[in-house]
Amino acid sequence: MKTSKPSNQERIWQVVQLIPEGKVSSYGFIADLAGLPRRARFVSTALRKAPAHIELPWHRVLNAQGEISIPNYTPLYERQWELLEREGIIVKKGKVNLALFSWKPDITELMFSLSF
DNA sequence: GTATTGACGTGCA
DNA sequence: CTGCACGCCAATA
Repeated sequence: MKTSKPSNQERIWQVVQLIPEGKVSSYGFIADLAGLPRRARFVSTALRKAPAHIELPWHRVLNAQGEISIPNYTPLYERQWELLEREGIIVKKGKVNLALFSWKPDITELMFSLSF
């Protein structure tokens, strides 16, 4: 089994991988779950730096207002929009209704899924 | 070594 | 609603 302790960004990747299809979360919430309170910015950095070979539903991470946080009029912005709608998440003006689509994980189940 | 950047969040005017 | 300041801090210049 894996013994080395995950780096901060590896923990972030782990948490993001738990967001189910059709649901979204926020940078700040992911930071909290990864044990990095008040470090929402680091979550965005970690997602940008994520290696292409790991499977990572980065598009399910939005800002606290439910908006796509990537600068508008960029290809990546359009891509995130498309990936969200492809799995049934409704995006209006770059924004998602969090009341409908936000991921509310069971904390106890998370303990079994995370290696830290 | 210092300075700036950034896919953020919160509070406040 | 829109800005703006500040906290945050690894990565980058």
